[in-house]
Parts: sequence; C-alpha cells; structure tokens
Amino acid sequence: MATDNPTTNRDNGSVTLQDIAAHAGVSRSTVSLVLRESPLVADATRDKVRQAIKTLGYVYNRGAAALRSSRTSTLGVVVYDIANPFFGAMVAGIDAALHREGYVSFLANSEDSTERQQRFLERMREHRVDGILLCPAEATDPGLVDTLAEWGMPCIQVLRHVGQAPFDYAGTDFRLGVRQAIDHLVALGHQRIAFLGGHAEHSATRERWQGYRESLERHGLSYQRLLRATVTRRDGFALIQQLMAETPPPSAVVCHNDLVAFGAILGLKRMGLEPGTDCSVIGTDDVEEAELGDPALTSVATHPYAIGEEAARLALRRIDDPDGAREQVVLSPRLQVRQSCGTKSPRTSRLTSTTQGSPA
Amino acid sequence: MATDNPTTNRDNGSVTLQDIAAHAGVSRSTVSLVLRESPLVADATRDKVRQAIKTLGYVYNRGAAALRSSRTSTLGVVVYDIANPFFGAMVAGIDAALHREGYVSFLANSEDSTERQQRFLERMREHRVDGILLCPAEATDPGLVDTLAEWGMPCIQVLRHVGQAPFDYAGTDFRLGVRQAIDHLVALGHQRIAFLGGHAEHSATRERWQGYRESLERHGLSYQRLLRATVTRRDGFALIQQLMAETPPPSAVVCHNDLVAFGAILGLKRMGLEPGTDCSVIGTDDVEEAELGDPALTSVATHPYAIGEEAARLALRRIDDPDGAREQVVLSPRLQVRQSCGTKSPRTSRLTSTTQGSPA
DNA sequence: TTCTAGATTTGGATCAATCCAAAAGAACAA
DNA sequence: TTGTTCTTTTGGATTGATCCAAATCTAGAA
Repeated sequence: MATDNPTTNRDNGSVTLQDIAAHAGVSRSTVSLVLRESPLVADATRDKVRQAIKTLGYVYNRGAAALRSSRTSTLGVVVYDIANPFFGAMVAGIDAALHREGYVSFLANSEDSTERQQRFLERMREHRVDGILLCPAEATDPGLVDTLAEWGMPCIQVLRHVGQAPFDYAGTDFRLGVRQAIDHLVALGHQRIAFLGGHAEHSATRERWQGYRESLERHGLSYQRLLRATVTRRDGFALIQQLMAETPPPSAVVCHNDLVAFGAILGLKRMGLEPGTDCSVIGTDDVEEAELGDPALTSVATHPYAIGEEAARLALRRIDDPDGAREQVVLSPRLQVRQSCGTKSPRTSRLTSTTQGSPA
Repeated sequence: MATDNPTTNRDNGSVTLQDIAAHAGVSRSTVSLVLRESPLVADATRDKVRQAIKTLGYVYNRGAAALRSSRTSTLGVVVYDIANPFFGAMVAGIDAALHREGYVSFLANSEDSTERQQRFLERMREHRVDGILLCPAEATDPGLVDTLAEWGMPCIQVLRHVGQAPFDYAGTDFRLGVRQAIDHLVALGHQRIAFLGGHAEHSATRERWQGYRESLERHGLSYQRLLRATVTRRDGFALIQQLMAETPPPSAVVCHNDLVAFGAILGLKRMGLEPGTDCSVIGTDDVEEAELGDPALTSVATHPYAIGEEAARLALRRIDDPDGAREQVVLSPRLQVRQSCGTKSPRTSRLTSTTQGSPA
C-alpha cells in the first residue's frame, strides 16, 4: 500500500526529533523520552507526541541514538559454513530469539578461514555491535577470546569453543551423543564399532572422540578404530570402503556428522554390502534428510534451532550484565532411531511434520 | 594473540579522531581524510597519521561516520526460510560478494510471514541500511516495492518478485528449467508427464507452471496434470501416491523443488514401485543431497550461490547509482542428469567435490 | 622578490539522537 | 501565602565522525 507521505519531509529527506518536538509543542528531550517509553512523561504529553510522530512519518534513527547511548541493538553472528543446513537451522533459532527483543544481527560466513573471521570481527567492532555469537573457525587462536574481552566485546561461543575455561558457550553434549549411539549399538549386540570422522583439533571433535573411547572402555570392548580427517560425504564414501576391507571389519560405525554417514552408506552399497545388515551406520546432527535415505539414517539429534535460541539468550543476558558469571549451556542430544542399524521398524519411514518450506 | 593495549584509552574507553590528530600533530579533518584514503593528503602526513592510529589502537566508528555521511556500508537481507539449504548457499554467495566491498549484512528470516517481514524492513530502515535484498514472503502486497521506493530504499528482489515491471531482480529462469526437464523426458520417450507442486501465487511458481504448459504444447502432448499446493517432502510423498492411483498414471513427474521430489521417490517406494522405472522423477534446485538418494535425483540446478552473488552485485550498483535503469538478472538453470529418470548411467554416483563442511 | 596556481591542511558547523542537572509545575500542609 | 515534595519538562553539552569553504603552504614564473 503506498503511504502518501503527509509532510513530504523538508528538502533533505528526514524528519528529526526536533521536527516532532516543534509539531507537538514540547522539547526534543521529551520526545526522546516518549520514544524510549520512559514512565516519566505524562500520559497526555505522550499521546500528543505519538500523534505528531505518526503525522510527520518520523523514522527513528538508531545510528544517531547509538552514537550517544553506545547501544546499537545489533549483534554479530559468525559461522563457518552457512550453506550447511545445520547452521541454517541454528541461524533461524538465533533470529527468532533476537527478533523478540528488537535486535537484528549481522551474519558473516568465515568459510573456516581465520583471516576472514578476523576481518569480520574487526568490521563488527567498527559497527559497534553489542555482542558477538561466534562459531570459531578451525585453526582459531585460543587467544582470540581474550582479545575480544580486551575489546570489551561480549562474545558467546557456539558449538565449538577455544580458550580458557570461564567463557560463555552454547552447544550440545557431543560426548553424550556418541555414548548414546554406542549404547544403542551394544544393546543390539555389536562388538566392533568404529568411529568415522573429526576434522582437526577443536573442542567439538575432541568431545566426540572422548565419548567414543570412554564408551568402548565402559562396555569393555577391545576393538577400537578411529579414522580422523573425515568430515564430508566424499570422505565417508572412501573411508568406509577402506575400513570394510580390513580384517576384521567393524560391524558398525558411528559418524562425525550426517554427511559422513550418508557417504558411508553410499560406500557400503558400492561394495555390494547392505547398510544396516552388513554394517550399521549412525550419524550425528539428524538433519532433515536423515529420514530420507535408504535405509533411513539413525542419528544423534543435536537440535540446532534450540542451540541458536539458547546462544542468543545468553548473548542478551551478557550484554545486560557484562561482568556476570560466564555461562555454559550444553543441551542434551537425543538418539533418533531409524533403519540404518538393522532394526527394521514396522513403519517404512514416518515423515515428520516440518516447517521446512521450499525455495521460491 | 593478546594485543597489549598501548595507551589504555582514557577513562571512557575509546580513542577518537581527535586523539590521533593530537598525537600526529595534525587536524581532525586530515585524519579523516587519511581514513578515507583520500589522495589529497601528502604521503609524509599519511604515514605519520597511520603510525598514530596504530600506536593508539584506534577503532573506526562507522556509526558516527554514517550519521554525517548517510552511508552505513550495511545491507539488509530478508529471506523466508534460512533453514532451507538453498538459502544457505544463496546467503553464502551474498556474503562473499559483499565481503569484497567491505559491506556487512543484516540477515532476517521472515518465515514467510508478511508481518515479520514488515517489522524487519522497518527495523532495517531505522538502522539506515544502504539497501535491501528481499525474497518476498508469500502473500506480500505488490505495493511493498513502491513503499520501499518511497522510503528511498534501494531494493533488489531475489528469486521471487512482486509489483510492477521496472524493478531490480536476480533469479533463475524457472520456465526454462521446467522446459529442460520436459525436453529431457520427452527425448526418453515419455508421453504422460505430470507436474508436482507450487505453493501459492507468486512469480516463481507461476513461471514454472507456464514452462510446464508451454512445453507440453510444444511437444504436442495431450496428457496434462498439475497438482498444486505441494512444496514439502510430505506433500510429495502423499500426492505421488494419489497420482499413481489414477488411470492412466503419469510415466514421469517434474517437481517444484527437490524436497517434493524426495518425497515422491519415497512415495513410489512405499507403493512398491521403482522410481526411474515405474515413474521417472525430476526435481528442481539440485541441492547437495540430490546425488545421495537412491536413485540419485535428476534435478534442474538453479545455482543459489551465483544468484546470491549476482543479487549483491546488483544492490551495490543500485546504491552507487540510485536512479539508474533497473536491472533484472536471470540466470539459466542447467539440467543435472542422474538416475531417477531410468537412464542407468554406468557409474553409480559420482560424488562431486564440494565446499560443504560439517557442523562442528 | 613578488605573484600565482596548485597542493595540502584546517576549523567550525553539522548529522540526530541521548544525558543530565536544573527548572518549572502541581499538589498539599503549615 | 509560603514552603516542601513530587512529578514533568527542558536546554545545553555531548557523542565521533564528515562536509566545505577558507586558510596555509609549497613551487615555479615573472
């Protein structure tokens, strides 16, 4: 609907506080108080000012406000691979939580490059964001957290964390996730369980490996096989074949993420083996596509949307209270059992209801 | 690396132009010129100033600069479903293109709600973004484009478009995509080709339907079956079964997007039919997962990353020249042939190299 | 040496808000 | 009427940069 501009703002284009003040017969300061919903102003005055704001088609200038108040209502979000559906869901969660509080967020995609990440962080600092949600790129210097602290920039780490202990963090309990997967496999009678994946040295990978090793130990299993440096479908495809050629081969593999698991399933098929029968496969993340495969993939659900919401909440809390105690929110994953572990469930595949729409 | 703060900025916390000016023995104005890389300053002066900036650990305040210059180096990006991998890739493209120009972008997820979309647009206006990339939510009022124009806000529509003709737009040629799919099917001997999908009345759906109808006509095919309101996997799953129960059933279906196609494949299997033999399936988008399925999905590749880059480029151009002629960039899709149309290719599935990493 | 054109540099006004201490107004008691 | 307290309102300073017209500083020419 074309709003016909009432007072086609003077020559330059924008109506300011001054203009509404004049129109409402009050001072700039009073208008400012109204805008910030101060309880100080009298009701009658407030109404008068609101009316003027409407009549003149005033648009609040957050930039100018930020200059004086040093609060921008702005957050920086840095992820390393926005094309990954996992991050898409996470960003959706962040967006929803921030939206409620009137915040908006800059999104940056580091592509797992520390240089890009650094540039983004500096740029966000120049834009005076109130805080940063950071999924640190792979080889991130642990000192980065201290640098941000020196900048006086609240920072919530998400999913991965670097640096020394008291920091804000939101993520999932990867260790528990792997434990759940292995418990499930052991209950099904598996004895030789391998772990596929983990790219490099960061917390999220270390936690998974820890979970793997301690679970084997707890169950008293002697077979242990951990293949690193696999993180893509392609890796899963190649490495499962290498693994199955060994003697003895594993009877089950737990994968670093669902992509690796998809690759592994494809690899098994390529060898003429049947996933779920000749070798069980469990993924991590439970992405939307997990239930699509043939067989549908059993996966450790890590709830990216919830993590995003949680991270945003933490950030807002930290901004309100910069010196409060650091918090770490670690959500519990849940094993989503499907068909890739041989337990042929009665239903073929229950399509779950999702909010996932389609492009265009 | 912890930078040890040289001149632990006076009491309040920030070093300003004034401070560097004093330290370098020049005026504020000169420092400002140096920061903006003006060719006016003498080399010696420039060096002196640069040195001072480093020494004092100065951080440029873009908010303050924007207040005077009314350029924020900031862009708003509004999509309707960031959890969809298609948009993830698109946002990655946008991000890459903007990064090169020193721009950062606000990302907002409308969830296909016009109210949310409206609030976001207003908020971005308050933040004085230089322009907006908009994938309009479903029932968007065509007048929205005019409203934005009245705001003096450059707006590039992406993927979908609303409103009257001269507008900026970046998208893909959906009509051509469907045509390619149908030409392929006809060449394989198909006569009864159905179309699955399209959610509501927006340009991207209309274009596909147009492509469907005109292709049938061009090939002189009389069978025509277009099932609307399908956009999710669940829809595809249900509707293919309805469709295959008809007499005669189609011998092939072209789907609105890959999600619908995945659902359709699952639906065929559920009926005991073999996708690619009993009924061929073609998707749209060519998401990463298309090659994973069994059978691997033939799909019309729509290149989201490239669309994102193109859209960002358009936006920057429009910001530089607000009154220039509107541009519409329509990329050509390309049919990615795999196994879901019965042509069993010799290789099982070639995993293409991708930049897609893994979460955490 | 003086003049002039060109290259640099500068100070004051400005952008649009918030902050804050002080002023004004209202309400009530002495 | 005056004083006191509480509620509202206000103007001037401030935030940190850019804009712009004017001032200053070169060189080279006259």
